[in-house]
Amino acid sequence: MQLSNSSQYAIRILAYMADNKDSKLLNATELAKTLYIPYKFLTKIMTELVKSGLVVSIRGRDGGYKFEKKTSEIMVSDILAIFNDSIKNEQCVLGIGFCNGLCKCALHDQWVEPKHLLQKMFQESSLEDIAGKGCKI
Amino acid sequence: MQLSNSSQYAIRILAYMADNKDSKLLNATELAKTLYIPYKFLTKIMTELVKSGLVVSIRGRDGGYKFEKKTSEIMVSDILAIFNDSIKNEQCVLGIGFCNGLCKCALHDQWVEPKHLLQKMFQESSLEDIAGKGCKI
DNA sequence: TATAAATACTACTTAAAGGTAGAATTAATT
DNA sequence: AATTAATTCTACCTTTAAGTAGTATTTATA
Repeated sequence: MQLSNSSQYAIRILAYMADNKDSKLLNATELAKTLYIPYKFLTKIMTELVKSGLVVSIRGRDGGYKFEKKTSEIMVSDILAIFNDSIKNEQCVLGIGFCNGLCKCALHDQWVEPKHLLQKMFQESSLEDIAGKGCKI
Repeated sequence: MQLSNSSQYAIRILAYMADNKDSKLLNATELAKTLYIPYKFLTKIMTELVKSGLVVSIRGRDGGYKFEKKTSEIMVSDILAIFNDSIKNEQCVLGIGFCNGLCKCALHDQWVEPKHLLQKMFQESSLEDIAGKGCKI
């Protein structure tokens, strides 16, 4: 019952970037050091974020990363989607596959409310919202 | 954001057993067939359930499994504990390790309510409660 | 134009979860 | 005592997530 490491790292990275979005560019070495994320793993994640259009990268000397979109327009759920970590409506606690209309699992009804709360939390938290909140380590 | 397959299977198995607790014993072959769970994986799970005292096994011909405790006294949270799938208080969404008092992650506050709901759902659902509810496949 | 510092790409390794195979053990029945 | 049908044990295989290594590419600056 946890997000993948990739998702967790990505959210932390982007939240940190949102904290420091005044500084033009942030590079992988700095991000990895200050966030205690393995450098090579971080660059892999950053490339995903670039490909999905949340972030742009400037290559070459003095390069780094910055946001492509406004931080108020990037929701945590957008980040989860990139790493296949979204909570889907059809997904159930005892799903393994999925609960469908014909066959509701034993915890189907109990799951409805927590699921909605989780989805709400991810869909309604923008990077702007969580910037400055908490430490990012 | 999902329970392990072992936990999901275990809950489904035990819920099915609770549905049929009038029949003296249920054996692995039958359980595997009716619940579409790989036989060998199911027996592995059952052995865990026996070791943890939720279920007793009768070995040898005409053997099988039955509950050791009352179904009203077995909570879903007890099952999760066996497979290290419990939702711990200290565990946070962006935890990877854990959020501690000094360092609260960016989603720490948003996580409090869904976490409690999840814990509540697991701690307050007994096998008796969910028996007969939904199909078990 | 050479150098240095950055991202990107390809491929690999490691660790954990998920699942399988086969033999050993147990016990009722014939 | 032999057979059969059940659980249990030990060991292995497979798949996926997590993480690492090395090289190629890009670009500012001296």
